[in-house]
Amino acid sequence: MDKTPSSRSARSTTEPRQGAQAIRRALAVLRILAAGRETGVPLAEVVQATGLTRPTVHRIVHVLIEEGIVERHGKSGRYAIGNQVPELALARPRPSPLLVAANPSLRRASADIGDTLFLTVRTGNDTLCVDRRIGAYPIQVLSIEVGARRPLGVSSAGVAILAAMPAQDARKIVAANEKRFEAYRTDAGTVLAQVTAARRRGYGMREIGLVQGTKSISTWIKTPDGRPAAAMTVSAVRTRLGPRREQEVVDVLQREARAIEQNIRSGLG
Amino acid sequence: MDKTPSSRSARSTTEPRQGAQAIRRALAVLRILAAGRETGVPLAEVVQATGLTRPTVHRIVHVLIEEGIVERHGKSGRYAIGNQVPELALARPRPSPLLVAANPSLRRASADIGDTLFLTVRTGNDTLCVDRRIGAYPIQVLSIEVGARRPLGVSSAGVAILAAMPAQDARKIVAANEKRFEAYRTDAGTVLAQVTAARRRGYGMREIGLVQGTKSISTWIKTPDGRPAAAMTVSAVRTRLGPRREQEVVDVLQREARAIEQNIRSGLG
DNA sequence: GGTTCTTGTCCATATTATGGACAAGACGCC
DNA sequence: GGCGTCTTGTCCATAATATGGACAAGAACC
Repeated sequence: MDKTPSSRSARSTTEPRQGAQAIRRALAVLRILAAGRETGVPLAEVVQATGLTRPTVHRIVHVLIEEGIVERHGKSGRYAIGNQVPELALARPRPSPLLVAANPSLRRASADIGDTLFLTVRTGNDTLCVDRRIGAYPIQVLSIEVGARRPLGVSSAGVAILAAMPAQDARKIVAANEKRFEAYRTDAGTVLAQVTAARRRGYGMREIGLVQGTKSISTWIKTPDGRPAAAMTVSAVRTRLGPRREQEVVDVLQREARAIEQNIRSGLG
Repeated sequence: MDKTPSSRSARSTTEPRQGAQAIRRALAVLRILAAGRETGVPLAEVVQATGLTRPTVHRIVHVLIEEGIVERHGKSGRYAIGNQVPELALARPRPSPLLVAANPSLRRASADIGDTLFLTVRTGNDTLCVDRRIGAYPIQVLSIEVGARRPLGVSSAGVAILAAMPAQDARKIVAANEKRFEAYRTDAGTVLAQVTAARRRGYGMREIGLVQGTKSISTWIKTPDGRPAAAMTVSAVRTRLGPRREQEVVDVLQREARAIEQNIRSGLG
């Protein structure tokens, strides 16, 4: 479609290091594959999402296969993250500081609310679900699993995180994700409107969740330097989140979000 | 030292895809950084281990920092695997098949032997410790932790894995790791001699462990296609592993190694 | 204030990655 | 079977990219 190199050269204030186009492209490919989880992603979709040409993606993906970073699923021919990635990840100490800092709050909030609770971090231009707690209420929204990765803006958590950052930065991210929105049946304009609404409201919300009949509410969690690092989300069947209960849920979420921020600051995380 | 490009071009039968030198180099750098765990690795050491030039490594490392794949430790200036790597790893289902297949055997063997037990996999030219069980005996060798990564050949597990593959392949790996051996005070010749001895003996052994006064014994575990995928290792203070006990330990390890192979074949893993 | 480490940067150059065009399968439809 | 329409895979001339020698700038030590 549009393979404008201008979008690449339209760099902002901080000058990015050059002489590594290929490496950056390979990482872009990897991040798209990560969004495909175990199922994987067909080549064409990687091409579409990255805006690279097919020969280039093909070459990158196959080199990564040779290196064990990417795997190809036998029957479907889809590409997915390979087993060397978790192996590399073992180099880092296991429990992430955020997870430690958030753990007590997630437990409390889950007990108070009773619906499914998600902790979602920002990673680059994506959201990544890193924790999920199932509540006591018999109907639970379990569609999103730990490891789920989506472009910032398509989920209530993503909207919340965008709403918590300077409008300028949010716009930049939305623009960067534009090519990927189409797969989620949305577009940059819609996302930006939702972000503005969330900013005004003080929390993120989606009346129509990515799953039919569900509703989600998200609060943002900022690092000490004021930038949003994560979101805490409640998802439930829509009927369970009327106006009154919405406010209750928001109160709990915001209380716990502040508690997590406090934990991070005090180095508990 | 010798920056011979011939060692790069001396390819074997399977023709490697080209047009991605930079990506391969970036991955080589990443694997060296992974061996440095949390502590990280100074730039010079990456240069030495990869055989790349300093400007090249510098450029690669800094691009990876911009991308969040690598981190730089404040005070020391050392480079280490960044937090985006575990994030990418979340795309894969959590417990590795091998770990599942090996779990009961590790428990049994640990109970029978009482000394520290390690499960180590091969990943490329490295060994990677993926599980560790602490035994009942009061003195335990805990030097190696889950996530520890070393060039194939320097540990008893690495020697065992090399011994279990065709001599030709083992030689190729040893040659590829040559630059890195020096940091472990060994060399290709010594390693190859140990591999030959292990092959004859039927298991890997190190009288002088990487830690002073310890001794290690390793058996290999093969995948159904006959290639070694992992090793099971017992480490203990040397005095505890005299000839008689060595044979006992070997018997247990080999029994459980076969059990694990059986589990893998029957799809339990 | 020199000496010897380390890491960081520049830039002309040739090597490398690029992508347009074409090929080869796979699947469904008539 | 033949034909259209998917998908993925490959080639190779070319431009753009990554390369590394040489030089610079700190940091630590004496």
